[in-house]
Amino acid sequence: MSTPGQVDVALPDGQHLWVPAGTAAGEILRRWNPKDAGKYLAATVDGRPTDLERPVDRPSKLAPLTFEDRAGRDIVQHSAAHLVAKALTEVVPGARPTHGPPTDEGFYYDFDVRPLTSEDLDRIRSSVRMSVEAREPFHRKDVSRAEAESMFASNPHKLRYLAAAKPGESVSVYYTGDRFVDLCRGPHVPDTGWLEGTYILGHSAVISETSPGTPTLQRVRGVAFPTRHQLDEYLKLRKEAEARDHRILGPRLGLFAFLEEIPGFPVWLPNGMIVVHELEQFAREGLQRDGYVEVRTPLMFPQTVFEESGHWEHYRENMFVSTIEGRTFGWKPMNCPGAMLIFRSRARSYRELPLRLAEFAPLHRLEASGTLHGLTRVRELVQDDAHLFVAEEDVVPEMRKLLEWVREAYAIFRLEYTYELSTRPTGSLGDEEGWERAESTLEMLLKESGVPYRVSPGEGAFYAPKIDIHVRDSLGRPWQTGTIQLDSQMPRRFRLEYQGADGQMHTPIVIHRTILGTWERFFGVFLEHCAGCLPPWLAPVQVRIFPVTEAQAAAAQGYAHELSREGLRTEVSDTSETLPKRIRSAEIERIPYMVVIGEKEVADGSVSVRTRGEKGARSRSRAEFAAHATERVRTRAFEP
RNA sequence: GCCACUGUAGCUCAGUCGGCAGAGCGGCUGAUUCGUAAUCAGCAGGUCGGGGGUUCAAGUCCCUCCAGUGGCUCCA
Repeated sequence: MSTPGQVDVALPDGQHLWVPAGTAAGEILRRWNPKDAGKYLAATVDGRPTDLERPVDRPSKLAPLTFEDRAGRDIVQHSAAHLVAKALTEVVPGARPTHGPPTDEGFYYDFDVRPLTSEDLDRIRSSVRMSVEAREPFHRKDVSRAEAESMFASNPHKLRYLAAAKPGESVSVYYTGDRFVDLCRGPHVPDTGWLEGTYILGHSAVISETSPGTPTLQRVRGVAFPTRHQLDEYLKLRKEAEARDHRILGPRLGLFAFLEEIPGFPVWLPNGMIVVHELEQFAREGLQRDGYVEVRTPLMFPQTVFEESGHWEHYRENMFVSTIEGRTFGWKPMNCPGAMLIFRSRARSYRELPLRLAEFAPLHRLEASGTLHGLTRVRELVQDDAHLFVAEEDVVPEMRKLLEWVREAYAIFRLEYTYELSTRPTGSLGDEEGWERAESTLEMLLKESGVPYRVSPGEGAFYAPKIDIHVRDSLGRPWQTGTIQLDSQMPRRFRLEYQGADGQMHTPIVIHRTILGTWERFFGVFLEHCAGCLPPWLAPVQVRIFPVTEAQAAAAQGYAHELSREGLRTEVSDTSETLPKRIRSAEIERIPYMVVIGEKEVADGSVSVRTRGEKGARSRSRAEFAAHATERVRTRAFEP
């Protein structure tokens, strides 16, 4: 029943409230659900986020936003960014805020300001704390463009944003307390009391997105929660994640090392080589199954080959280059040129297709020094790489097989991944039509796979669009691992051809693909994922046997030989340390199976098996344990 | 490559105002023969990241180079 001056508001549970036009959204929500109203930090009106204080003046659908909603969480982050901007402009007078969006992790705010010091940050932190305690309100004010221009006359960045806004678009500013005002669309939380759990993660310089002439900006990064308690929980999780850092775990477990003399070139230690060999074995089983052959081509090629492939023009700044006897060679950053030369080395028939050439060769990429990062960003790497030379009609079935391979492989490592479709970059090889066809094929396959994906326009390789696989490290930073690229440019540049059933010559399509990506990056991320507890099939030592006293040493050695014959990597720990000490060391070394042999076990032919991470032990027959362990290894089980 | 920060024993860290370089773990040696996350004792181990400067005197202050960390840019 409509009364003049009243509007109909539809709420999420289907209820309708008739309220006087102009009632604040927050007030309506409080009336609707007084019990939970304290959790509401903003609202959506017809799906659009808005402040609680904004009046509802026409019939609408109204819903609350809490910190649990992604949109609500983003509002908290963005409000905290304003709070940091307020604090920073107080601490460093003359600082010019630019923009401060929420991110997947938290928020940042970029400032046009002198480089910040740690003292600045301390003062910003205490200013933030004071604002939170004072519960300063956020207030919106709609202004005319001219008003906004005069308010921000001293800040060229804000003026630029204003100039970029569409002519008809309304402009709003937000006050934080009564002294700080920022150009912003909003919405915001009602007051700074909502930002109790605001934490500054760090600061850094960022290269301005606009013209190269503009000075570097200073970015302050942070994360915000409505309560101190939620922040403490987050910091606890973060600390645990830091303890899983592969750069700490790897050297500690004897897997790999980083040496000051050879930055960017990781060293695989004996334990790490066992892992690399297991990963290669795993990859080779797939090659065998899907009809690949393995090849090996040189680590360097003359400049002319890279000119032919296009690397010299498009990738040279990332290549190591050597001059030998006056001839210039490039250290290969990818395996594709070698694969192209093999295909071209003799006449090819359609009967040979798809020709699938795999190559696990070391590659060199001259990554900028500031980007090196443990195993996940290195200058020498090995990919589980292959190039598939296929006829046009075989592209889709081959691609389907690859996506299925990815699904199976990542399931074994229990890694969650997303796909990214990267399309034609500027300055790429070839014609637009070929790219578009390849891109739409890839997108069709991605939709079919059901795995979440996003599109990154212009991020493709210089020769092909690609599907990249992304996984996250323990701190949530995304890394690209595998990649599948659909390339019709490079075969053309190398003038590849095969004779078809029709007697005509045809140019094949090349699929460049890696499944796990590189051993280095993949293993770095995986080590963090499993927190150093490698699955039994990857563990450098799978079984360690502990005689309780010297009297059982011979029995322990005998059983160790037995297990070794079964293919289990087994060793005996018979040092003069106490059993608890030896067990502790094995736990720290993350050895999956610990087998204790004492007087009792020698007497009855049993073993006492302790599984990594589990308290206590269970008695098994020797044959029983051997069968269990070999089965777990054979099936590549994730846990012992 | 850019900005900020960090660098003391193999590892984690202490080292005050510029005044003799330390601890725990790990390593080695010896004793101990032990039942599922640390037995005891002794010993060795340092160009305080490298180089330069200031000073009677530098781990400590200044400059510079190297490496690392967090971001940016770039990319598996």
